[in-house]
Amino acid sequence: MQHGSVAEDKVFQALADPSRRAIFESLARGEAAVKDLTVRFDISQPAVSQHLATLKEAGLVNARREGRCVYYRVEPRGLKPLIDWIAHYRLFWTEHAHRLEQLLEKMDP
Amino acid sequence: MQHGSVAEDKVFQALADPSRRAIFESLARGEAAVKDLTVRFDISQPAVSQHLATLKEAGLVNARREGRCVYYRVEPRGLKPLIDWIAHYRLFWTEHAHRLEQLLEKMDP
DNA sequence: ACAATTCATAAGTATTGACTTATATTTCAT
DNA sequence: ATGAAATATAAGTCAATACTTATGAATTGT
Repeated sequence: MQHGSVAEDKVFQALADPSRRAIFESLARGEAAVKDLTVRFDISQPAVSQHLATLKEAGLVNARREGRCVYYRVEPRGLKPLIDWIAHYRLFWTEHAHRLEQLLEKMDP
Repeated sequence: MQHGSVAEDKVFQALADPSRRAIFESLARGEAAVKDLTVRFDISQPAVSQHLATLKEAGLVNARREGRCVYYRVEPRGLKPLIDWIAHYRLFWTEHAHRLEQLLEKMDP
């Protein structure tokens, strides 16, 4: 049986959690330190750190230390496994009246 | 705090499990009955049915009864929440040397 | 009617996972 | 040097989940 890659597994699992997706989306609007994210979300600082560790392990974010703060930012290449996985089912999008143009409209503003 | 939709949650969570992704991928290669999938994977029939129920609840597959068999097939529109979510981060793909062409190459063979 | 096939559901279990509080580590300010 | 600030890690808890076996329900063939 053909299984997906480990990277694929990690990305899917990391993005499965709504809190983690929210953190990722927050970082997508700009770099942020852990303390900033802790303020934005109603979870404890350790919870934020753990989510960030999971996202980092999945290759979705990077960390940059600056003094006492650690700034996290989105790693664009991290979404590649997800893009690749979806691209694998492109046939369904062209064969079922879900035109590629619909996607392009979103991907190329 | 801006949260994603319920559909988005369900799709991400449904695809987070490797076994469930494998079942989805199997169905992507063609319609199949539960018994077929039970043969293909090393899990019990109830486990397969439960995974299919989760995929169906997430809108990723459809079921069609024919006699004693229930044939499942991929519902192409089911991937829309995932596509939309990724499209939301298109900026990262254009701003960081991950050209749109790379995606198109995969999406439009 | 009866038995076999196919699938779903119920119930139980064991693991994973998302949080918490507590604490250690690093860095900066005074 | 001492203390405050920022983060990571450890340890524990509770809920979600991915399986199992057992059983019920629907369909078909004889």
